[in-house]
Amino acid sequence: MTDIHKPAERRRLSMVDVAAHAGVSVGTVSNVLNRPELVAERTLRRVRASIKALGFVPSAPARQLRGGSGRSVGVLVRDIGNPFFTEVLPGIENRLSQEQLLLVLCSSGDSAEKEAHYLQILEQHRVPGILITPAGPDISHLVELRRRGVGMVLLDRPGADAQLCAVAVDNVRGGELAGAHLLGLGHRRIAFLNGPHIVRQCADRREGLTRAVRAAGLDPDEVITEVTLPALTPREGEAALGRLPARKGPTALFCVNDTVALGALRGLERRGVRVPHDMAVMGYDDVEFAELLSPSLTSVRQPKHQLGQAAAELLLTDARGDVNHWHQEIVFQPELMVRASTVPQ
Amino acid sequence: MTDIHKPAERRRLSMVDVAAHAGVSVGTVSNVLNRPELVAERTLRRVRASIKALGFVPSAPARQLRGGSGRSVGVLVRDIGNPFFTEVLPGIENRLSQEQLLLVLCSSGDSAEKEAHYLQILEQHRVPGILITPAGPDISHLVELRRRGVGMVLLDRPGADAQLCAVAVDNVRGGELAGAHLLGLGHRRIAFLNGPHIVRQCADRREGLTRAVRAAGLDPDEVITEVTLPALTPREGEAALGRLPARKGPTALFCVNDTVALGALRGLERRGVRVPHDMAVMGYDDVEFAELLSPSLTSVRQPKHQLGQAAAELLLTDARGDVNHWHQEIVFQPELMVRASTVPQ
DNA sequence: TCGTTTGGCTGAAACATTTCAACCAGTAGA
DNA sequence: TCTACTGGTTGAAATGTTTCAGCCAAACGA
Repeated sequence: MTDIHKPAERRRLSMVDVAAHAGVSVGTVSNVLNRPELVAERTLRRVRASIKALGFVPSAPARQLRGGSGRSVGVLVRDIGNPFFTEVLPGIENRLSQEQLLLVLCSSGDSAEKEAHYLQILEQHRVPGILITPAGPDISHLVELRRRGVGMVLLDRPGADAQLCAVAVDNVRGGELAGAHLLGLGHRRIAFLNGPHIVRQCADRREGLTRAVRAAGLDPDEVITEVTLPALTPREGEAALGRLPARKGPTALFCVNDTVALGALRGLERRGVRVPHDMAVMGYDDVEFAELLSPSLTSVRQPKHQLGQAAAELLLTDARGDVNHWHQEIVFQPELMVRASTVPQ
Repeated sequence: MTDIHKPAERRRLSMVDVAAHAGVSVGTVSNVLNRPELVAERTLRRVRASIKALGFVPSAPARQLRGGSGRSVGVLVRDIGNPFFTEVLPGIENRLSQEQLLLVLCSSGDSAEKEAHYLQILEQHRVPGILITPAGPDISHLVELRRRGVGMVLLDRPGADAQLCAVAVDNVRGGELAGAHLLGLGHRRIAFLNGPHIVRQCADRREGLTRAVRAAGLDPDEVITEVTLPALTPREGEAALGRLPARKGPTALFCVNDTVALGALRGLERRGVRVPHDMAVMGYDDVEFAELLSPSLTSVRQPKHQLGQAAAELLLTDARGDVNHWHQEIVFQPELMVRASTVPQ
């Protein structure tokens, strides 16, 4: 039985075929591909012609086998669906593509198991580095992985005692900016729609808000009413309105992110509360649509593109494994974006 | 000169080391990893212990070298920044992770060169398949690539004479739904804020709108005023308002996507036009925040998650290279989401 | 006691590259 | 004429797996 009926299963071309076609050794073909300056002009042309004629495509796996670590880095996020990550992604891609590196995208869905599984596969692939927003608070397995030679950078999370490189945005400062803005507008009763404090970002933003109040010479306990939401969704943002103190109610709402602010805005509109006249509202993150809501939403901008770019940059140096590079933490400064939801236009 | 000062550069472990440690041959180690049922219980335990003790991680490149095509598929989109793609991505990831496949994400930025470059790299990596939204109208290079054995599925684009597999959403039907909805509400002068007709989606949606008008027994030329925008951004959406006919102006606005609708809504608010009382507005895509605008935006939903999932599914069968599988085009039906921007609540 | 079978394991070939020592034919210098 | 280079090329080793034919010892049947 011949295999005529399976023409698709013919062996893929290798450098041997090219070498034979061009009447030259495989070593030379390799040189044409990787160090053309070592090859005579005539030979160069001939070999290149053969490559083109045969439609030869070199095998990345074989290259990598010989040459050590590969040319694709892992990006392991908690949830691809989260707009925050998708807005960080372009920055990463941008920097990586400059270095001819491929981006392998993995989503842990906040499951430590799935995260571990992906890390294992990435290590098997001998990626030079991994950019990760860990699912859980424990990062010892990441430190271990780094010790084994895989570059590792934490994304949007502090570097935990500087055991790892990290990029993050200063959330305390962000909270401070928001607080100062609202206080500056004369608000003296501020509700903070926050997530649970075990989430680092939430705790930090609260801390910043508190500082701003103190800096204004006021008592945080009197000024701030914190409402803790079970989830940071629009629905919860709207529901939280019902839990605000009835008398001596707040005149301003600071939401821990824009998604929550969205729900709050909607809820206020339904109740006929006018924003910002009766209630000022602000969010955090400055996601793409914040500016486009009506009223447009005052928010604290996180430089997401730069965040991604810097993370990729850091990963590159970490993966290169310079001896004098130990660990580094890049902290970005957030920026206040004042819009119609706090300041009447 | 010894290399004591470079402990990090020690050779990576291979199966040889494991074999030596366990006092067994490499073949057996391989069997432990891939066909444990062939190995005696005792040996199995011993080898596994060695693997753990040494911290051995098998090399994916070496495996692939021997075994043919790899375990990561390419996803090549026009622009990672586009919310449409980021909302399709989870569906793809979801399906791929079930098959233990890695997702390599590439963004062509609408450049044919960059697209070609990425395709080349992906082919070098011997990916079993590629999911792509091509940058240009010509897809002959993709057909060629498929002929060489790389699975290929077009995303959000018809399969061009069925030369390739494709998944898409029925845009004509979507336009029809939108038109019927507005006509049903009694609108007889509809402005269509559209993109250029060379973009397939734009032409199709217009076609659908026209059909709806005809179906209602009306003259499309009288009912529809089409305004062509140079770019599908909120800014242009707002600017387009200035180009609407002054007298006998439209009573409804159909925007070719939600981003444009956003700009239109904002512009109308600035002019004091009340939505939907003075002007009904609807968008297309039903992106995440459409529901959360005020007023919430009526839109035509594209099943993005399913789109991604189906695309991945199709890619899997295409990559498997079943002989009896030729080409297939999956077309999803859009769904009308009626909200406050067209129907007073 | 002598084949025969069988479960386990081994050793080597194959996969497609890169890299490097060695080689070869000229050319230049002594 | 001999030696020393030099630019170009070669051939083979090395990389870490998988797979497969073959081998060995133990069990089994007669």
